[in-house]
Amino acid sequence: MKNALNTLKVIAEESRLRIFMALRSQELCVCQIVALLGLAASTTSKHLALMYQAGIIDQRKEGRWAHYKASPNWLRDNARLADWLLMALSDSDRIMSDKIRLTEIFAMPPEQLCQPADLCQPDKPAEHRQRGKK
Amino acid sequence: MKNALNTLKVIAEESRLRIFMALRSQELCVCQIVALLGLAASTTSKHLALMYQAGIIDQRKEGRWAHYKASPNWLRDNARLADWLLMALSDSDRIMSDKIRLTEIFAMPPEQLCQPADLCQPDKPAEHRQRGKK
DNA sequence: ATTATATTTCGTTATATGGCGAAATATGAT
DNA sequence: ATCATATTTCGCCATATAACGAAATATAAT
Repeated sequence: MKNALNTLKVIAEESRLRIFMALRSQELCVCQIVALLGLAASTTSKHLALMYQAGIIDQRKEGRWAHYKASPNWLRDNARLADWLLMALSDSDRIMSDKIRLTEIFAMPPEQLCQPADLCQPDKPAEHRQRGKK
Repeated sequence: MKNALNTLKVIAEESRLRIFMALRSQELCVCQIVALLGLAASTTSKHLALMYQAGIIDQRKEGRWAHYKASPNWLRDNARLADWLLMALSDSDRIMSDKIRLTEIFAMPPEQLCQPADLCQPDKPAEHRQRGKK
């Protein structure tokens, strides 16, 4: 029970559900997920670590970037849960607007995504993200 | 998303998972569930109310007793999730010992289950009779 | 009516968890 | 080496929640 219960606790959270649905369709790096959720990088990283420890998502490190995607093994071993999630969530407003937002994120050049502050968060101005550049 | 998320939050808790697995097999009254979980009646009642509000379990009131069982409608509409739960939990130690404990609860003399003197028997609807008197 | 009992609601408390910013870590660039 | 940047870890705060007992509610029996 411990394992199944932990799986449920991990996915029973809005931000992590959004992450799961996004990573189901494609691999994303952390800065892209930060841009998608509109949460602090530290918060996002914590969510990803939880999901990774639960085996729900896979990690691929490439230089200083970390890429995550839904774990094929997990999807295979938990097909029924994954199918239920897809059915229950795919028509939700939040998930659909996330899909649209993702296409916008993909349309940005990678240099724009992680470096300038505001491009990561459309809704709120990123005033706490200052970065002393030249 | 709100609905699916709420469903997940409701079942992502150990006591409520145990309740769900027990109520999947048969209808039980609150005092039986209290005996199964070993929690305070007030705590148990709160869990049941949460699950009922989420549509996961049905309630049947009979006199001062309340009987609960897994909702057939919910099981039909969430078959994939229900199947995943069954697969992920049925071989868990906790759930298996709950099954054994349930047979003990069914075998209990009336004086032991519901406070000093009765048994909540879902078998015979109108059978809740006669407490502590000869 | 009064008493008994099953269940729920209320009030409180302790713990868990999500959020952030700052600091730490790791890697690439200069 | 030093600096810049992506990510993670840490420390703290606010809120959510699970637990209990006590009180309230509802029904059955007397």
